[in-house]
Amino acid sequence: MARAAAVPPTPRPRSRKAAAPGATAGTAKKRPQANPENSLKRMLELLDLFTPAAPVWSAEALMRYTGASRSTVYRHVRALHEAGLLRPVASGNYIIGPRVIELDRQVRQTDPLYMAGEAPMKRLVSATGHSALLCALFSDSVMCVREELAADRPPNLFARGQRRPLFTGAASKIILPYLPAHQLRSLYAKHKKAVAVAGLGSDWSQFRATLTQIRRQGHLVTIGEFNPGLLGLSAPVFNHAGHILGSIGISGVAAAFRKVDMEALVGLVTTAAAEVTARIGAMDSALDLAPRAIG
Amino acid sequence: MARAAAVPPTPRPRSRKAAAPGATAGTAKKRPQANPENSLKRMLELLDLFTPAAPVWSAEALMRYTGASRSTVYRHVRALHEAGLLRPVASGNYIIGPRVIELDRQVRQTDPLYMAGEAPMKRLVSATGHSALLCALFSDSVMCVREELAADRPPNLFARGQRRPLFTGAASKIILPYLPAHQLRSLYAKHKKAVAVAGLGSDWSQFRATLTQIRRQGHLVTIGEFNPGLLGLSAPVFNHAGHILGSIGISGVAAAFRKVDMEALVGLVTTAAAEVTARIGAMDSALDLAPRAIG
DNA sequence: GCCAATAATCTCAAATAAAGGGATTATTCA
DNA sequence: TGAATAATCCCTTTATTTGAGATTATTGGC
Repeated sequence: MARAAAVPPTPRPRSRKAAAPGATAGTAKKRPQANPENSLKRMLELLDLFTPAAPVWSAEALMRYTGASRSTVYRHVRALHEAGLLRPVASGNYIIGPRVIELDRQVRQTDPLYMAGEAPMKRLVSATGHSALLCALFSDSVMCVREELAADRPPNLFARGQRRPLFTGAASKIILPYLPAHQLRSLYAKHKKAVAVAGLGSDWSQFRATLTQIRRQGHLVTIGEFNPGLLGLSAPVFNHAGHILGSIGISGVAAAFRKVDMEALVGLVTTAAAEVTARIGAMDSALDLAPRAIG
Repeated sequence: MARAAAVPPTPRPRSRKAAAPGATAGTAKKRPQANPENSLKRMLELLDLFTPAAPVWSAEALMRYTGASRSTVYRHVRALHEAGLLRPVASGNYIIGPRVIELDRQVRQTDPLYMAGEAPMKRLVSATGHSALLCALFSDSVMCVREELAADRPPNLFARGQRRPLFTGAASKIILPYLPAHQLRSLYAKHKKAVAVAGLGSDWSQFRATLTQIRRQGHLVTIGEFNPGLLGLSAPVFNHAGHILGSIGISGVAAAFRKVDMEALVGLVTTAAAEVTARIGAMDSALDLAPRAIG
């Protein structure tokens, strides 16, 4: 497991100290420029530095990387530590803390989408013999929020807690045609290239045409878009108001899917999707996931 | 699922507005007293309001409950939302967000204690036929961080993400005798009553004597201290430096444990504990869980 | 597709609390 | 016990949070 210091998960533009371009440094040393962002955000951004690739950070490393002072880093780290979100390990290092485990349990006990998925997913697994995945739209990406594994699952399935781009794989692609137009337009502007690479169209009208076709089908099958040889079959899940929330589907080794069975599998998956949608719609309206949240 | 507003999970003393005692109110209305706590802490404390009993909070309810202004609450909520820690649901309500699921996955992939537990726990389950639990000390309580369930598990086992007081149940009690003296003393001062109720002694010297005896045994069996009819058998887990980290054990319906088997089970559990300790000791020293963190 | 109701953001002055730098105090390990 | 390292404290300067109300989005009902 890699120690953090040297290899930050993603380059960080802002740096209070280091920002000054060499020549003019020296005099304008302290507080080079007022930072309009708030300290809450800065503190929470520390959490984002703890990634699977760099799960261990020392206070020193955080100082170097963020450019904040010793006092500031220790203050932020202490706040996160007191909240249980960070956990000190040996010699001044920190990792993600146990409060996360507790919060995750709460998600499993109370999240409407997660709960609505339980019964339909279990039925899906026993009816199809394949593993079921429940995915949710999450800020320009798709996150797997629940998995019900079949006996013969392959080892590299899309797993709970993983995120994927919105343009690759059945679980993602089936969501696109149901996004509100304005969101789709801004997504396309941001990810034009990814859309083309994903084979969804090389210009806006092609993209729209592809999505219309997907929408007409109501489900989607992809093979090997993430893991070679894995097949995914997904259908969309909506909230009470008919807004897209995510998708439900099955996945497994492509060779294990017989062509003649596909039609039946499509029926089972779309039925499961309808069930999840219905179960969410039947919940306390305060829990109905808000479309406002998306994007 | 209960909407939050009315029933806060735990009464909150501080309230900027409401604090002023009726009579003298009116004039000293705004900012009755400077609040020495920092805003980072205040923001993170919002997270603690989201409990299984009250998983849904509206901005209005947060305002009423914390006494903070509309602007402040919305600012804090927005920061938490942008970090993915909160998720908006219908009509101005919020629940715990999906980032937690992602962070939990990271814990499962990188946490030293969690990872060290895998193999020994699986061996324990197959050797004993009972479910295995791995627990960690977490600020005056014990949290279950990993569970490996046996086929015949009862439904109400101590589960991943749950916390319990430090004085009840085998998984907790076995930790006590290994705590550093100063911490034990402060714990006793704080929880004198709980210690007595738990049958650990009605004064300090009795308490110490009980702990010494537990330590001499090196393991602990309890029956029905949390869930009637459930038996727990636990042994302590240490870090490289020999400081206590938590415990590992098995649990199940008491009737399923035959008295003649207990000696063998004790051996298997203490062996598993030694294995976890060894595996943690063998890790990159930066990951060795720091005793400084505890308490 | 319009309008009322509600949610969320913005504006701005006042004042609190964050930031730095350096010294100081814990803790750890030899 | 003592050197080395980690974490906190102190204190002044400012930047930033805060609160109250107005304003602007967004939603849901006709």
